[in-house]
Amino acid sequence: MARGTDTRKKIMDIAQDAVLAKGFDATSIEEIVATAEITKSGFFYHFRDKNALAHALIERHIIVEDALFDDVLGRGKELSDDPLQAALIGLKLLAELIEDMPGGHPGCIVATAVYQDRLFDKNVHEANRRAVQGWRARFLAMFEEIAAVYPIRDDVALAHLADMVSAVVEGGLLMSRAMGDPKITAQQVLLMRSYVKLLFSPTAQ
Amino acid sequence: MARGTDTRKKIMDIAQDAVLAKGFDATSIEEIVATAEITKSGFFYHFRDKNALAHALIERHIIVEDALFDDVLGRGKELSDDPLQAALIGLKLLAELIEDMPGGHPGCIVATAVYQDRLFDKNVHEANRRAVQGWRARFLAMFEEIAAVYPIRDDVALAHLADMVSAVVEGGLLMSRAMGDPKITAQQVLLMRSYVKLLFSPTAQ
DNA sequence: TGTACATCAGTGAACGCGCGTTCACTGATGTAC
DNA sequence: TGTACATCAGTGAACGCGCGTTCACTGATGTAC
Repeated sequence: MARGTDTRKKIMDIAQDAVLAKGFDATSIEEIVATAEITKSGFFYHFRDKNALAHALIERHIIVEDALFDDVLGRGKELSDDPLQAALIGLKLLAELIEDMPGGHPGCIVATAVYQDRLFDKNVHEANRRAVQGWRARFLAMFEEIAAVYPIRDDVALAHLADMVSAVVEGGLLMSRAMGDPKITAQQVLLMRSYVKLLFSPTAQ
Repeated sequence: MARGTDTRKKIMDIAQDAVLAKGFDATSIEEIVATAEITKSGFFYHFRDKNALAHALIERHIIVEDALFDDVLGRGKELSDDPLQAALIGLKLLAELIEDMPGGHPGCIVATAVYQDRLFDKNVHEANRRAVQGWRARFLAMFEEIAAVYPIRDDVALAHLADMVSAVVEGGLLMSRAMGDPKITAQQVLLMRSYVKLLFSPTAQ
């Protein structure tokens, strides 16, 4: 596109891979620019400092992930008019999507940032909060649509249930990494789906 | 106790607080020894290098957490002979324990290590795997006892269900930190409990 | 009980290197008139 | 259409500091005889 835009994107792509693999502190600007084949000063033309890179990565991550969720839950709604069925299809598709990623889902930029508080300034923390809050709002809306039609079979808050989708995905990614088993995250999403099914199905079977 | 033992413990306590707050890379030996009021060389008398500190922290964390789980699930078994009821009580107690921690649960050392792969050598990674595998074995045994008595109401693998307990706790801790809301982890454990209840209760109600 | 030696639990100073950041400069592209 | 200037997308060299690690040494405690 516009001149220079590709270099910025290149830096972010390389940085994202490295950050997911090793964490933020362990990813040096020197190593990023070496891979990108520019000089260190070139990096600082595109990002004021390392913090600005973190912020940009999180911001982009939120957008990409939102599009992914929109896609998967949207397809669920296309395939069924019933809000419960649509959600169950959406969660199934999400599990398949995660499972089909080559080498497993690479992990979550938000998670790496959450577990490395320092370095980051208020902007980064705020972006993190917005990301998690966005997930909550999205899944809360989904569960409210279901609850408007089906009675709930246990006394649980829909907001907590919405958080559980994110928690299960993030927890699954962490366990995948710890165990070196890329299948765990998808398995966990399917268990979440099973819970939703039992919780709202009139005759759970 | 023995001379020197308290200094080693002091180093580990200070380091653990700092690591949970900021991550491993961001926690410098200089800062640890300043708080512990010893010199840097004093640190290197107790730990060969920074990696040895990481290993020791994880090893200790596993022991402490195992004791905690033993306690909570053991009390569940004391309070009910029925394996399902015992598990439900145990999960409730776990949620309460997490909720009652001042300022919320501080987080999980294993998680910080998982998200910062570099720095750490094979020993640390191996310790991490052992930790996660230990949780899996523990909860798998719990669910197998239940499944021996109660039919399961959905087609899910007990091993995945066992992993879900860990995933929900780790995911909950992550969301707690991201949102600055210490209550989230306990809420998520209670949702896990609700799922177990629905999954095994003959007449879910 | 006293002496000799060994181990424990550190001290203090130095080193070297990687890393983030700065700053003056530069060729290529775009824009005004 | 040509010229003057501005902006874009970087380069190259230097700096300084924090951080992990090493090494020679030391006083206090424990152990053998």
